[in-house]
Amino acid sequence: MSLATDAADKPTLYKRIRADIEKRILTGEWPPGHRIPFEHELVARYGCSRMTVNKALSELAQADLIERRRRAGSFVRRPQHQSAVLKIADIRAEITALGRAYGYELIHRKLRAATAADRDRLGVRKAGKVVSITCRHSADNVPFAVEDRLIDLSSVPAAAAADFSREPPGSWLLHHVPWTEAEHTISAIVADDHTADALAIAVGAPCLVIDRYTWRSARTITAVRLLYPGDSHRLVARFKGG
Amino acid sequence: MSLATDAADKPTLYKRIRADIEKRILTGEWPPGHRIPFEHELVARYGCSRMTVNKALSELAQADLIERRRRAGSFVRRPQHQSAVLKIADIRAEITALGRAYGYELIHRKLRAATAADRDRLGVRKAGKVVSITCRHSADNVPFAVEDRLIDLSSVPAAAAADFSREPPGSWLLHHVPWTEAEHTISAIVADDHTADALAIAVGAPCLVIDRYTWRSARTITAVRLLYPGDSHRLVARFKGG
DNA sequence: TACGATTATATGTCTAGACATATAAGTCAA
DNA sequence: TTGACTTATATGTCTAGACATATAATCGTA
Repeated sequence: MSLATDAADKPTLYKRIRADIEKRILTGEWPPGHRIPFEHELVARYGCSRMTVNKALSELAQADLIERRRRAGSFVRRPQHQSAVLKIADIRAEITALGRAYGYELIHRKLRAATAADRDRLGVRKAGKVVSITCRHSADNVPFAVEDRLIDLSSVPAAAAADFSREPPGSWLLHHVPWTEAEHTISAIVADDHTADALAIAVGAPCLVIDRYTWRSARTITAVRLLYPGDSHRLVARFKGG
Repeated sequence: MSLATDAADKPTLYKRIRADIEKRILTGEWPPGHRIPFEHELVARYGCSRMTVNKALSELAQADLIERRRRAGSFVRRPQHQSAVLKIADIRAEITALGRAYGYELIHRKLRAATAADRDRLGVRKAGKVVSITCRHSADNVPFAVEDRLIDLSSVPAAAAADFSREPPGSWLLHHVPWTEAEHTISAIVADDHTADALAIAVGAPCLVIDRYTWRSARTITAVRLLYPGDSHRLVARFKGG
């Protein structure tokens, strides 16, 4: 085996190949649509086996940086501004990461038969029992977010017995429900009397709303609405270019 | 080679292995923290070579479904609710996808030397020229979003000569700047006089704000603020469980 | 008991082949 | 010119090995 290019291979070879190609795409040397070298050409350039360059190219394809077409070759993909990774952190983690004291307070908890509104919100047709929870998260004793949650007990029966007076329902679910899918909807509203009171802000002040709907294998688990003061809270989504 | 499990391998073997494991994680059969079989055990179970199961496990690790630790094994990771893929679609695409007529209108365009505020917004220190653009996107002639953008001409000199009267600056940049990274910040505000007028909404109505800052290889390209009527517009982020 | 050295082992990377398969490109007939 | 057929080729997947390396577990010593 030989190193056809430059320096010593501190990282592994396939990572270096991947980084080399990534760099050329990033700098624009290889613009969108450009055909990158065939595998056998890269094999010759780096003096390695095909499996090694294949691993590098496969990862680039998985990251949507390139597109691979049989018989045709591999091509640089057009950048997709529209896709970004949004980090909706666990609230406790978010607050402690800011170096502030996390506070949690259960405001309301009720177990009831699902109303029509509940079923609509959870996206289920059958009647069943639900737990409705309202709570507040605070940072250094200042209200940070209010949470209004509905848990489908037919999916998570254990939630009926759970004590949410000290542990937030979000973290409880994280520890008791195996793996989930979720959909987030972000919107803006102005605070009504009730919201303003809960968040200690003025009526008419802007609020950022995150509605999260969570399910597992087509089974509804929970629906939650998080309300943040809109002028102080910000969601940051960083687009990864690979 | 043999098939130790069930049916014929319509998809490829490593995909089947990956899907099998993914399923057990999803259903909760293998909860977070659970050690999944060692590579050599999977090799025995599926009757294939180690590289094949390694490929399956590597992809699961890349998708953050499992964590691999040398000498210890591979473990099911805790679900990460906080990470979601936010689709911030190109506005034109978003509107046409809704089956509505896309409209674009340039409100203001000015080429100027960067002011202190401009440099602050773009995150650059050196003085230089910028293009400032204000424009409006509409759906079926109803205001959909107003865009306020700053382009750094030292990074994108061609933008000085670009005509943004018909083509939105976002799509122009997409076609002229090779590959970019971006950071999005989402917040909520209430409409002031100016905003209310531009979006044809009431003063004090909620607005969703997306601030996008774009760069390439540590070079600033553009900063843009998009304002949407908060009660009608929604950002949807779907969390993929693998 | 606590700590440092040794060992066993699962993963990480890599090779030099192989056959499968989709498809771009060329060929030939209607 | 057009359509159907053939061929060449780049990628997709897979094998049966190999050595490297981080580290959990064990063992030995202070």
